[in-house]
Amino acid sequence: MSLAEPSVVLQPQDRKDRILDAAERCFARTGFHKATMQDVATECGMSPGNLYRYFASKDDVVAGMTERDRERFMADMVHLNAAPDPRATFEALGRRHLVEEPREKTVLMMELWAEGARNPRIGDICRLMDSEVHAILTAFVVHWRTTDGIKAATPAAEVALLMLILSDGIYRRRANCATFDAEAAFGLIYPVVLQAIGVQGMSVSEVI
Amino acid sequence: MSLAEPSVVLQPQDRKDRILDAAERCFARTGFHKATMQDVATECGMSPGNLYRYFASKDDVVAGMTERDRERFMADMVHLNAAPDPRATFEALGRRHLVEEPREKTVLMMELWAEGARNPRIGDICRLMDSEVHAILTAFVVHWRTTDGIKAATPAAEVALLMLILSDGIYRRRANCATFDAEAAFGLIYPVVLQAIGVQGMSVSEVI
DNA sequence: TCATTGAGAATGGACGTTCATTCTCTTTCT
DNA sequence: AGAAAGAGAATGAACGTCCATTCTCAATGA
Repeated sequence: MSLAEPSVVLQPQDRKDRILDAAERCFARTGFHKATMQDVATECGMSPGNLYRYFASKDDVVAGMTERDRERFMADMVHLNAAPDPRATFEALGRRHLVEEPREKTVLMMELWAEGARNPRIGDICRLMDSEVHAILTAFVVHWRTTDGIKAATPAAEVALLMLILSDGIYRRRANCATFDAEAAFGLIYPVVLQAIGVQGMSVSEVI
Repeated sequence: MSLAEPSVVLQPQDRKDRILDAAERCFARTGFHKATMQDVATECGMSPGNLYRYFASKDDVVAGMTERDRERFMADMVHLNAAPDPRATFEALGRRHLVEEPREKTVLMMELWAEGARNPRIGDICRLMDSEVHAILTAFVVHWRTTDGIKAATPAAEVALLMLILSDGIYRRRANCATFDAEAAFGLIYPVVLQAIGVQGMSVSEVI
C-alpha cells in the first residue's frame, strides 16, 4: 500500500499539468510576455511563489507548454501509421486539427510561432515538431499511394510539405478572424491535397 | 524664400518613418514586448524621450508600423489591376513577396499575427489588410480568366482565399526555419494556384 | 557681417509602476 | 514530529513615460 497513490492527492506531474493548463489559458488571452506569473497563479488557484516549486522560471513554463503541445500532437499523429482506410483517417485528422480545435489553440500557436522565430529554445521545439510531422505525413502519403495503387508525380515529401503549408495558413486565419469559416476553408483545401496525392487524378472542380 | 525648406532638415513624416524603421528592426529582433523604447531610441540614434514627440505611446509605434506595412503592401498589390500579362505579373509579385522578401519581414509578420490575434487595434488592421488583399486577388482572378478566356469551376473568391492561405503558410515556415527553401516551396505551390485558377487545366505533375 | 533671439528638436535622468523571483511563515499530510 | 506543499508579503530590477534643461540654427537687427 505504500506505493498506492491516493486518487485525491495530485502528483507532481498532475500539478505541472494543471499549471500548464492555466498558463495556456493566460497565454492565449494576453500572450507570453504580457501574461504575468501572478495571472497564471490566479488562474490555477495557486500563489505565485508556489509555481516556482514546479518550474524554475517563466521561460521554463513557456518551454514546458510548448514541449507538451508537441508531444500531444505527435501522439495524435501516429494514428496515421498503417491506417487501414487512409482517406477516412486523414480526413478525420484534418478536420479534428483544423476545424474542431478551439480557436484559442490557434491563437496560442501564433504566440508560439512568434516566439519560436526569435527564441532558440522554442524555435528548436517548433522545428523538431515540424520535422517529425513532415516525416509522418511523408510516410503516410507513401502508405496511402501504396494501399490504393496510386502512381503520381509529386514526391511524397513535397505533398507533405504542401499539407503543412496549408494547415499553417488555415491556423493563422482562424487566429486572426474569429468568424473565419474553417469548415469552408477545409472544404477548399482538402481537394487540393487529394489532387496532390493523386487520388483518382481528380481535378479541383470535380471534387467541389 | 522664407517658406523654402532646407533639404537637410528632416520633415516630421521622415522622422516618423525613421523611427518606424528602427522599431521594425528592434521588433524583428526581440519582439514587440521585449523590445524597449530605449532599444528603439538607440537604434535610430535618438533619446527615448524624443520618441514621444512623434508617437503617443509604445502601442502607437506598433500600430503605426502595422499600418505602414499595410499601406505599402497594398501599394504593391494594385499592380495586379488590369495587368496586361496576368501570369507574368502574378508570378513576379508572388516571387517578390514570398521568396525575395528578407526573412526579417516574415519574423515581423509572426509578431503581427500574434499581436493581432489578441490586440483589437492591431487585429483590425490585419483584418482590413486581409479583406483588401482578398478583394484585389479575387478581382485579379476574374481579370485573368477573362483575359485568357478560362472557364473554371472554383469561384474566384475561393481561389483568392487559397492564395492567401498558401502565402501565410510559406511566411510562417520561412520565419521559423532560417534555412527553409522558399524558392522550392514557391515552385511547389505555384502550380497548385495555376490549377485552381484553371490555367490550361494543367495538373500538378505536368507543371513540376 | 556678425551678435542676438526665439522656437522647435533633442537629451537624459527621474518617477512610478509592474513583475519575476525570493523569503518566511503556516497548513497539511503521514 | 517532520517533511512536503502552499500562501502571500517583500525585494529589486526593468521599463514606459514624463519633463526640466540644453542644443541647433534660421531669422532678425544694426
